[in-house]
Parts: sequence; C-alpha cells; structure tokens
Amino acid sequence: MTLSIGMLARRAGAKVQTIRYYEQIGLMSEPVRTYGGQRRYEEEAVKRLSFIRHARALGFSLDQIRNLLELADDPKRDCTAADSIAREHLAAVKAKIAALNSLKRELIRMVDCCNGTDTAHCRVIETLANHDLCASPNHEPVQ
Amino acid sequence: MTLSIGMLARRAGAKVQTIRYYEQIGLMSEPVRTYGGQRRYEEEAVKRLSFIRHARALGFSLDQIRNLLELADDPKRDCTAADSIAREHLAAVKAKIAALNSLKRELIRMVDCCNGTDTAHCRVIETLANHDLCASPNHEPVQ
DNA sequence: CTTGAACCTACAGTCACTGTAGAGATTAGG
DNA sequence: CCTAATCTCTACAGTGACTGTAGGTTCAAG
Ligand SMILES: [Zn+2]
Ligand SMILES: [Zn+2]
Ligand SMILES: [Zn+2]
Ligand SMILES: [Zn+2]
Repeated sequence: MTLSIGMLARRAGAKVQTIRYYEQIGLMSEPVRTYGGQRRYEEEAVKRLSFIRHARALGFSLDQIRNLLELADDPKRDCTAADSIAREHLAAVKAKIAALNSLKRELIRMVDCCNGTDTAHCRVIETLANHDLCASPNHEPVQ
Repeated sequence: MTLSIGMLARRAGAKVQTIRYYEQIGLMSEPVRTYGGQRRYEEEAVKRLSFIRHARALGFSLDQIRNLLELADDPKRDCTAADSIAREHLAAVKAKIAALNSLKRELIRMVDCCNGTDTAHCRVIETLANHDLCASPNHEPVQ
C-alpha cells in the first residue's frame, strides 16, 4: 500500500512540485521508485510532510524545520533545543508585528491627512518625498 | 556639479548595486556617462532615489512605487489613484499583522504548554505533528 | 606618474517555492 | 489488447528585491 506523489500531496496538503523540491534539498528522503521511475511513498512520508507543512504554516523556516525534524527523530533527547527554536521564531514574529504596526501608524497618518486634490498637494506623495513628515524617526526594515 | 554613483548612494541611503538594479528594471533612468563609462547623476536623481527608498522603508512594492512615481510626475492629476495605492498597502499591512498575531498566539501556546522533558513529550514537536492541538482551525499563509 | 579607491559588467545566490515544456508511465474502460 | 486520460518524470526559468563576487577599468589626489 504505497502512495504516488500526487496522493501524498493530497494527503498532506502540499503541491507535487513542493514535494520534489523538499526531496531535492534533502528535507524529504528519496523514496523507492517503480520500474518506470515514479516515486512511491510509505505512510511515514505523510507524517513527515504534514509536519513540514504545518511548521511552514506557522512560519518556521525550512532550516528551522530541518533542525526540528532532526530533534524529533531522537525521542529521548532533551527538548530544550526544540523549545528554543520555537521561542526564537516567536521573538521574530513579535519583532515583525512591531515593525508592521509602526508602518501601519505611518500609513494611516498619510492616508488620513490627505484631503486630496491633485498630486502636487497629495499628502501621500509629499510624505514619501520627505521623511520629515513622518512621525517615527526611522523605519525598521520589515522582513 | 554631478554625482558619482557612490555619492548618490550615500546621499539617498542606498547601496551602489541597488541603484544599478533600479536602473536595470527601469525605475531609475539611465544617467549620463563619463568618457570612461562611469555614471554621473544630477540632483534630481537624489530626490527620486530618496522617494523610492522611503517608500520601500514603508513597505511599498517596487511596482507600487513605479506607479506612485508616475503619478507624482504629473502634478495636476487627481491624487485619488495615489491615495488608493497607499490604502491598498495599508490593508495588506493590516492583514499581515492579523495573520502574524494568530501565529503569535499559537506559538505562545506551544512554548508555554511544554513542560519539556524529552522530545517524545515536547509540546512544540507534538503540536507541529498534529494540527488538532492548535487553537485556530486553520493558519492564514503569511507573506 | 603612481597609487588606491571607486567604478564597470556580468553573473550567481538568497528563500521557498511555482510554472512550464516535452516526454514517458500508469490506469481504467471498452 | 488498445486507447485515452491522467499522472508523473526531468530540467529549467521565474518570482521579489536585492546582495555578493570576480575580474577588469577609470578616476582623483598627491
Ligand atoms: Zn492624496
Ligand atoms: Zn518616514
Ligand atoms: Zn519542549
Ligand atoms: Zn495548526
């Protein structure tokens, strides 16, 4: 009872190309092949791929996921390493939210202050042309 | 009084390669060249590049910036088009914040619920392996 | 005239995929 | 057994917005 790549994709909520990509970068191991060269997967692959897709949906990078999978494969290992990957990601998410909130405030100011007639007197254009019109002294790079 | 590419870069807070890249994609126009082939810029270029960098710092895409620049070049044009680009970007920023806040809640749950012993009983690993342990029914893709 | 910094082009790499072309494999129905 | 439809294969290009590198050329100061 093995699965074709398309079945695996449906089971785990991924695209076929994504699975091949994960194999290429060594995140999924190479499965057995049919005589004709098509990939055939065991149930185990569904678990692994689902783990990867869930972690991706939660914003972990493939590098972090690679590390998490390695840790998960060693069940009696201390889990502080796994926890600290998650905490590190959480910190990055918090930082991103903070940066985006600052952008949001600035954008709201721009949009709200424009009593738009022509682009020569547009607050949006003026603000982009002149950072002095911004409330925040500098903008953290996002992403 | 013309500027070399390095001087322009310092004046507008960009990298030299970034300026060449903007020229390549048609966002900055091709400047005059010295006899030896080096770029020489007018003051106007500082304004345009500063506009671009400021808009980038506020998270606008290069495509949006291209449109904004085109609008700004036509001063007696109605500015509703510019405003709606800004509003559209604001909406995207808000959506991103919402998605990230949802991730943040889930990550905090994972990290806080782990009374970590080994990876076999790690809440982080368990949650990644099983979406049923998540509070939110689905995760919006971020970025 | 020499030196060293700045500049040039062209290309590869980043991240995590997605899309395409053109060919071959598999499977269900007749 | 044959055919048609669907699936799969490899290989490569493209996305966005840059950044980095290699190997060579030009410029400006002393
Ligand atoms: Zn306006
Ligand atoms: Zn600003
Ligand atoms: Zn844990
Ligand atoms: Zn989940």
